[in-house]
Amino acid sequence: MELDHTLGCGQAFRWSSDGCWHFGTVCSAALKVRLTPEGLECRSSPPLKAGFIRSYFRLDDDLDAIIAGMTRHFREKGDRHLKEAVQRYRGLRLLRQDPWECLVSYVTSIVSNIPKITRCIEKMSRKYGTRLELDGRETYSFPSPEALAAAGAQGLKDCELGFRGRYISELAGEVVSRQIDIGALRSAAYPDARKALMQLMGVGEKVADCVSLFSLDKLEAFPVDRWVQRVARRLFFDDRPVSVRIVREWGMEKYGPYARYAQEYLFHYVRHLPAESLFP
DNA sequence: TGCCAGGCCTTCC
DNA sequence: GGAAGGCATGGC
Repeated sequence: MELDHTLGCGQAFRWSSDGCWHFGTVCSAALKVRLTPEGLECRSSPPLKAGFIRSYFRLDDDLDAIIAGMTRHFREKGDRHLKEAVQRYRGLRLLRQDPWECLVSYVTSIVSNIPKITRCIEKMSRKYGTRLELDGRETYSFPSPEALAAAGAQGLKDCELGFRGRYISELAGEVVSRQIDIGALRSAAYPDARKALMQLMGVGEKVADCVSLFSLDKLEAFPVDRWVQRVARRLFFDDRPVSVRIVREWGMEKYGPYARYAQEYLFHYVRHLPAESLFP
């Protein structure tokens, strides 16, 4: 595992690093992790349940086998972009995030950018979460659905959320009043989980796919945002105009069982390419 | 100053 | 059911 790639690739928004430790807030715990010759070292407050870290970092995913599968794929299909992405970011793992936090985070991400998303989430947590401390470092838990429902649209707008404040307020209200358990969708089939998510305010195809991929174990999901759409058009569709739906179906078909990892490696790869190499 | 950003909702046809 | 327009805010 490579922690810089895994925690810095933009799939989760509550991690930072001092070059030695990675500091994060996950659900209701402050934690810090680092890699040592003995493996993954983790400290947390309050102490996490046994197996949490294993689940969060998806340590049950056989990354070597997945990379071998993607390697086979790009050799057979001549996909040089996936090849370079895998070579450059080897060790990037998907995370298994908390579904509620993931859902709100990706509604926050609508027409935004990673620094701003990070700021909004920190403000929301500071205002509506509970205080945590680990080795003198202060942080705040991610707010519960009840806390965000009670916050109201204006309270959330004040967290730099803009029009997303209303989405999140109504979304939280729906989850509380209908007693929806987002995590229960883990046991649903991907199309059913996706459909259920899209019934919620502020959740369209892209957000539903991100939540499916990053928190609900939906292996087939291939989220298509502006970056993926633009890059797919540029690199794989000879600059022909192509809809989100077409790119999504193309990605799911093209990468099959590796869609989830292929998408994340490609996304991280293209975000770090110089602009002129993509759009000369 | 004006454009753009990890889309979605609403309206209109 | 598909195509436009509007949406808050900050960065560049």
